[in-house]
Amino acid sequence: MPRTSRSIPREAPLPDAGVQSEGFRETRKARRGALVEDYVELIADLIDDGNEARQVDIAARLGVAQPTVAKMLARLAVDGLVSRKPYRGVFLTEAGRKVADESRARHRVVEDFLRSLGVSEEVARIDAEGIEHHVSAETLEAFRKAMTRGR
Amino acid sequence: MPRTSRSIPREAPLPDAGVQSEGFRETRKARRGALVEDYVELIADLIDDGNEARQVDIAARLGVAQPTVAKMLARLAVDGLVSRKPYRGVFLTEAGRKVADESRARHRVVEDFLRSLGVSEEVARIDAEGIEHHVSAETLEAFRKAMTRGR
DNA sequence: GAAAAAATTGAGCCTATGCTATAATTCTAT
DNA sequence: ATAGAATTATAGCATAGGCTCAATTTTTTC
Repeated sequence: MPRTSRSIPREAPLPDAGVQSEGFRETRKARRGALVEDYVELIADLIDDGNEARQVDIAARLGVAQPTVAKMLARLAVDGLVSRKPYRGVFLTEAGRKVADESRARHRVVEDFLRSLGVSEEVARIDAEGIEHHVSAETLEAFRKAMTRGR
Repeated sequence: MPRTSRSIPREAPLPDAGVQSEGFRETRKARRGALVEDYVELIADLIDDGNEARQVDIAARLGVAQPTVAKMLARLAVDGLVSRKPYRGVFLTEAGRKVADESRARHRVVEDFLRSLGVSEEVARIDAEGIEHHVSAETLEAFRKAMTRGR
């Protein structure tokens, strides 16, 4: 198929293959870490809200089945991010708390930034959930500055 | 021991569980679609750049092994997004071209927007790669407007 | 036109993330 | 104190997306 006239043209040449593949590798890595961050962040939210972080609650909020949560918690425990007292709730370790805090800080900045651009509350919440895991320190700082300037 | 404050319906810093789980469901859906978009977008880039989109090229640029690409292309063909002429490269179907165009349009806006905030070229490229798949139409429009205003 | 190089295909394996169904355990209420 | 409800644990299955290794096919080169 020849170049279609209807297609959106690229405005820059393709990046060097080595550079591009490194970028994709980083993106895939971020995607793998995203779910872990979702769990840890949610557990922190539940605990800080004064509740136990039970498997059923986590499952209900993530929209997955409880055995799925059980399996992931086992992995998070192996990774040293949570500790579990059987039939009690889940708790964050020091490392887990650190991950949660960082993740939450990023999340808050991203969501606030979207809101500051006029994005509706509901959409900002959903988009921020996906975006936060792909925002580097540099971009996060740019978001912060943009909000300050806009004030 | 009674169930902690779970039964006490105080103010809710946490979103409603049903609302939150729906958000997570959407986010997971976006994550699943992200890889497909990466492939289709890259294939469009290669073709429009005047090259063949061969498995080896795609593999080199995505940073994965060639059989991994072969498997994914088989899936994309089943999904009706690409057609393959063995040893001749991969081509986009009408549907594939549509997905590629939309994906590229989003990608370009996101990357340009990050650049407009002062994010470095390299970081903007990597972050945009991850972010683009989680940007709704509403947020995309907000990005566009913000760039216009800033000009 | 045959040998070498390159590309594709296929088999088989692994891990991650989801599911259902069922068993075991703990909690709650009578 | 115990039956029933709630919660967690366990087993088994499925799909997606990675990998390596080896076989096949096409292209290139001499």
